[in-house]
Amino acid sequence: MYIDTDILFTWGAIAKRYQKDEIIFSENENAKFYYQITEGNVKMFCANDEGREFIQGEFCIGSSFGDPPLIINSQYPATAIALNNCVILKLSKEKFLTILDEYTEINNSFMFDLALRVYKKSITNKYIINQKPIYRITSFLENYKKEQNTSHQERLLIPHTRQDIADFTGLRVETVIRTLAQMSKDDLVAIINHKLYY
Amino acid sequence: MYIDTDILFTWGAIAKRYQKDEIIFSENENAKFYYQITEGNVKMFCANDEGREFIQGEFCIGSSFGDPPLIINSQYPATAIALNNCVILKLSKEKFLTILDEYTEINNSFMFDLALRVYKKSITNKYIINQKPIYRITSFLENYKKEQNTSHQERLLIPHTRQDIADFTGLRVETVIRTLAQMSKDDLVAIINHKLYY
DNA sequence: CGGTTCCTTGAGGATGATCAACGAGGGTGG
DNA sequence: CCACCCTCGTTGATCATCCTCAAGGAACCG
Repeated sequence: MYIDTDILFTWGAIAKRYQKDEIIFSENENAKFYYQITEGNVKMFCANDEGREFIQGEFCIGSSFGDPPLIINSQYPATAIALNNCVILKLSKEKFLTILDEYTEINNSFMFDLALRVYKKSITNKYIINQKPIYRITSFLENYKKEQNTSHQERLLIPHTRQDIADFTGLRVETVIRTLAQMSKDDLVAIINHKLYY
Repeated sequence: MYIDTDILFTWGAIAKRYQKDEIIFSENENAKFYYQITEGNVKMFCANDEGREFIQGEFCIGSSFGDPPLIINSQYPATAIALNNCVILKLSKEKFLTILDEYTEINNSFMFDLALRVYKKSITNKYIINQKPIYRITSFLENYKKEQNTSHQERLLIPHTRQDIADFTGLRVETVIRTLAQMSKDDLVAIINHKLYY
């Protein structure tokens, strides 16, 4: 989701800097602000009982995050931290809801965005829920590729560590490595100099 | 999601009967109608490569289903079939989108509904991704319980077969049975006469 | 260089899936 | 009312595979 920054500022948004690794909001905290990235990258994740991390999503410049709880007036289902030095626009929940009321365009594109997310999660679930590691990883890669609107001519560099992929898919690092090695043999991915291409 | 039936009829909705096991729409089909249940139950599921079934959701009287693809103008991610004899209101996509434009109230509640679904899937994912069957099953039970707004005084009968639970959680029937047996010992669920309570 | 962080490999163990039977309950028709 | 069938639940044995633990190597950066 993206809202024109002029509009955000008009309604009183503030740009705030976050250091690398700084927490933007925490799991179970009440949702009070609309956040939109001007600079940097943000990761949303939850830690489970065994201290293991599950990545809900990563967001980059121009994209908002943590909006659903604003709409349903609830807590954040995950923690958001800055992956590097970030500049993030913050707007109060009330103002954000007002914007949705005032601008039909924004309301529509927000609706579109939410519907898309439900849709994508349905697709992802299908592969993630059951299935062998290769399906989970492929689903992750496919999803990443779709988000970058590249020409599908060439293979795309995946800028994620093996650990990241493990945390996205709920697998262990070693399993990811071994599965990727096999996929490389089968020419489903390419691994050049330890870098992963899909 | 629920839209007042008077409004639906005013805009040209048609009530249609479906026999038990009849397919309402299929995976990968273009979304063309808004569907709202007047009578009966509907299951949405996808079949994976090995012919195994994964249940995306079950819906009952008063609830709509398959709406996100309408908004984003795409295909259905799953197949919908009637679990019993159903009466379902059908409204064309165009009319449905017009209703969203015309009625602010409905637009807002639809937005709420979508946000809630994203939120719930985030929560569910956190548990589902976790390997252990007990977490997956607990997540399913918790979710079911939340959907019924019962007083949390007593244990709730879960009207699903073991196979259903397996298809919801991506586990195998035998695993579900064994895990439930253990949970029963630990008093996390009750099993009386083969019936499951949570 | 020296320290991090990330990647890789191997061996062993835990656990969910698979396969094969059988049991239990509910409904139907004779 | 009983016999039958069909679906659902249950159990045990075996297998496959992912996780765990441990160790070491490669790349990157100050």
